[in-house]
Amino acid sequence: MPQPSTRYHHGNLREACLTAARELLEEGGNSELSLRAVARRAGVSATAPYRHFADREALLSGVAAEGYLELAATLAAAQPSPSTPEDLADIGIAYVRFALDHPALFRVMFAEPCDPTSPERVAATTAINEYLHRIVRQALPDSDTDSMATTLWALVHGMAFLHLDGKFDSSAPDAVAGKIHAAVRSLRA
Amino acid sequence: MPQPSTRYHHGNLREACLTAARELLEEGGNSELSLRAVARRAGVSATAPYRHFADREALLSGVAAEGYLELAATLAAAQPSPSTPEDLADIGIAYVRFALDHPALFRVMFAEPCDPTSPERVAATTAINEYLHRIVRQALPDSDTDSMATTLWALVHGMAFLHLDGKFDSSAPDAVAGKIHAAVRSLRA
DNA sequence: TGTACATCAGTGAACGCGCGTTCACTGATGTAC
DNA sequence: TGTACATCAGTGAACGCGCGTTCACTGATGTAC
Repeated sequence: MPQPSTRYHHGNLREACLTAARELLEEGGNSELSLRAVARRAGVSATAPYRHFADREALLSGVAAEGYLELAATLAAAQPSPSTPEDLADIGIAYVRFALDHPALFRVMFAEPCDPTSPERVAATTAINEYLHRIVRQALPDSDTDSMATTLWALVHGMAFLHLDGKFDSSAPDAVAGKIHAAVRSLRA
Repeated sequence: MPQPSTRYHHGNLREACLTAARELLEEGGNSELSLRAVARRAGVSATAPYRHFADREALLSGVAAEGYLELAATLAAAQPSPSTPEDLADIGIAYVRFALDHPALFRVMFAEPCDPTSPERVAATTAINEYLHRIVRQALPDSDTDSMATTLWALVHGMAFLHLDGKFDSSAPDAVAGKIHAAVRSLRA
């Protein structure tokens, strides 16, 4: 394997760009995420990313797509097969914790005024919805699945952003978890 | 009253800037909101706003402050004295409708990574919280007020953003209202 | 196995852009005497 | 009532900045014969 630093061809620039983008988001938030910064961090000329992404928006969509996969994995890990309202609460807590752990990424995934017709985005939204329906059907079989899935998502999503934007205090993780437990507990069919 | 257009002194530039900012937000979204654009629209040199706002951030805080007042008025108008869960739902619907009617303003108010220690912002958050506690105490006297206020806010806030960001379909206002009604109805003490 | 050549993935200079902010300034206003 | 002067609210030129994107290019790779 030749030294990556000396190679003219990067070899895996697409992945490297996505990784660089993620790092920039973790470090400096959304305002740090520019095509040029990504190229810089990947050790490549400012225009090289254009070989792999049509434009800035395409890069962002790529980052978001990765984020959706990670979120799905995180939720599944929290509670693979939820069968009670408490299990549902655990998944909700994992959702909010994911947002607090990756605030800038979460904003890219949800709060960007991005093209809502992008196939990647539509697919992600559909996947989340199907997942929600499935876990609600399992954990709250007597409820109106449609309505409860919507309600649950809105509830945890609101919790996530209100903490993220400083309207709720997020300095104590246990308190955050407590709030979500209480909230999910107050949902009834 | 002299012609405003010919006067050297604008007379009410602070207000004019805030109005211009609001118009820019309605027309082009957050990306159109710059100090220079505001000055341009107010018919004034690029640096004139600095007489009234320390910097861009201060202008944004001013816009947000106006937004909080308007939101409060909108909610109060929807249901001045809520006494049932249904009344609470009406207020929730008004909250989401406000977000959909003024998407860019709503983002400035809630989704900007703005200074959370700004006195204006802290005061606004406190005011919203007190209002929520009050209406929950009136409409759901048997519930844990703290917990229910938090839950209710998160619920409608999540609804607002999921619609705003295209995760829920917001093209049919009645459907939006229906969702919120169902969601609030599923909240129990 | 060697070579010609198409294709691919990079480079680097350059473009125009709008932005936030500073600075020294000037025109208008209002107040003290 | 008139005037001197401090204060206030504007102007306009200039700064440096990083950005997204284009363009013609070149070095590396891989494939057909």
